[in-house]
Amino acid sequence: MGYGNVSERRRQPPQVGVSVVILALGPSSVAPIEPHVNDNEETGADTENITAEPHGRLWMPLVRRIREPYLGMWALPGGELRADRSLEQCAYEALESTTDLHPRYLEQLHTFGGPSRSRGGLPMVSIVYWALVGQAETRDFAEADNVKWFPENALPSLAFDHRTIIDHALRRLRERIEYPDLTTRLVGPEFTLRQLHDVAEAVTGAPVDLANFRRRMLASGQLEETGQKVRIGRQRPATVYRYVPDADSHSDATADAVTDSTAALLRSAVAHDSDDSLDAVLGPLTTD
Amino acid sequence: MGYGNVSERRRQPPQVGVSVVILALGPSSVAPIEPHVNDNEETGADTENITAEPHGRLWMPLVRRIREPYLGMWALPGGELRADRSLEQCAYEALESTTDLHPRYLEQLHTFGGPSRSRGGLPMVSIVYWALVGQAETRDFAEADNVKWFPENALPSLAFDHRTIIDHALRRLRERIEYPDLTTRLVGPEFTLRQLHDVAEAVTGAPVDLANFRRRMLASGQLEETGQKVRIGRQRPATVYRYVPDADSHSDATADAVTDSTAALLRSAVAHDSDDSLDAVLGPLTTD
DNA sequence: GCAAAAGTGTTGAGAGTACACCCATGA
DNA sequence: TCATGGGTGTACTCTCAACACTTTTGC
Repeated sequence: MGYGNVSERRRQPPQVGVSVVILALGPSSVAPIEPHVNDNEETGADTENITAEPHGRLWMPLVRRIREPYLGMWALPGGELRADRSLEQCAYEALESTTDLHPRYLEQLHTFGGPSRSRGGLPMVSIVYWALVGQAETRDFAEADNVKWFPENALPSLAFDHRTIIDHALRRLRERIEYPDLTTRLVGPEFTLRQLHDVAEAVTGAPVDLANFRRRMLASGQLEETGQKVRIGRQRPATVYRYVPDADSHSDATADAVTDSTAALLRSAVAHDSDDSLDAVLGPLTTD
Repeated sequence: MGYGNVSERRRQPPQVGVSVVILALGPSSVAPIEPHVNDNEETGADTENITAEPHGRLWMPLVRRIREPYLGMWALPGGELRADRSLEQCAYEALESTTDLHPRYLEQLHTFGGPSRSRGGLPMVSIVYWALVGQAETRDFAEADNVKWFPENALPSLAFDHRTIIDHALRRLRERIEYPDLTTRLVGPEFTLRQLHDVAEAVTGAPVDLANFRRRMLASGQLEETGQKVRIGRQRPATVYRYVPDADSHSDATADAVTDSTAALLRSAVAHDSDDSLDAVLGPLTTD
């Protein structure tokens, strides 16, 4: 796609792309309770029925390649690196192009590069982000033209080394799912403890003791009661919580992560974010 | 420096550089015990006197910029991204150009980029690695032409946002210093528990209970007695250990890290590393 | 013996786990 | 009153920090 005459220059600058691993709970998971959550405090303790199908799975959207190499194969959503965007903004836009959802979490995962795929003659570097988005409605998972959602356990064969990258992201997610930080990003802004618990089990794929999970979450001090109750099945209504990050939570993961407040900033495309940790930049420097 | 006519193309590909934060213990730290460690098993339990000055600090080499912008200021060592090199190899070469030491640890830290420094008109992306090298001899810390070592607590003002990057790397190191993995990289291949302990204190800057530290290290199962003893002061000789990584240690940190075995590979410049995790690559992909 | 460093033992607090148990609710 | 999920109590283990203590060495 036209980067000038390649053979003209001995050391052609590598092309840089941004890719995103977008993760969400699949349609067979717990349903979000957003429908009845709104700002009016009309009934301090109202309850409402919703349905739930526990034990969902992680799904992710992939895009079909419309160019060589790997034409027709599935690949991670991505885009070019724009000069007037931060890396995060580029990742955000790649995410937007494949899903209508907004990421609740967006963090740089790793940068991949090297000579082993000089296929086109140009070296390639891909800066990969991973994102968590709220659970999509079932209809969102239906096939679109060139975008399709796949469950984590039934991925098609992927272009490039994207399978390796996805495994990388899944491993990262499972490492960090212990804390309410990430778990809450996969459900709606308000949730019951059982929903969180089901998310944790869906992500790890292993059973998690519910009682202890409850205590761990509550002990984190990052959950706050909304005052509402919700009835999932036909039984006793459950307390609804929301996630309240505490100030000093920046374990490198959250340092770079998109918080709810910065997400809005990111949406404005040409925003010039002043947050050091989000958009630190530097120049190249050679000693010779 | 000549990437063609910039105004010719609307979307100029960004330039990519590789920078390295190189960390080592300073000259005032414990001395390495390498001098008397060799392969001959002539004396199963010989001891030897060496000197030590505890409570060292972390030092790092910086290079003086010889170009605008920031001409004359200090900056992280770095280099351009070569098409025929993996990212790690590029980082390795940047490291070699500033120190004669070989990294015991080399891991990708973060990729920085964004519009806020479009100074030259070209957007810049820097893939930053951080490295731990064995303790250098005191003479290595003397000033060279354009390379100088600085203690972590007395850094000069730095070009670009390199100060932010260094803080990033230091934070990462302090997070992970709990485990023998990283601690052992900062000392020689063989060491006493007290040396490890002093390293831990130097890195964290806080006192660490020696007795508990000993137990934790030994409990890791990654330390192995060499059978030798060494006398640091004039007191009771201490057992010498070496680091033996266990097979299943890959907590993402070590997955990408340079192990002793791969370090040799890296040294051969044109080596085509086949390790997936070391040199995973992918192409750019746009849905439009 | 004394000082200094190597190395060990002991105790208690806190976190995490397994699992039994009670409570609220609709059928 | 029963089934089901919400929510609590409890006892056991494990880890880890604190710190007292013993051992080995040169002087």
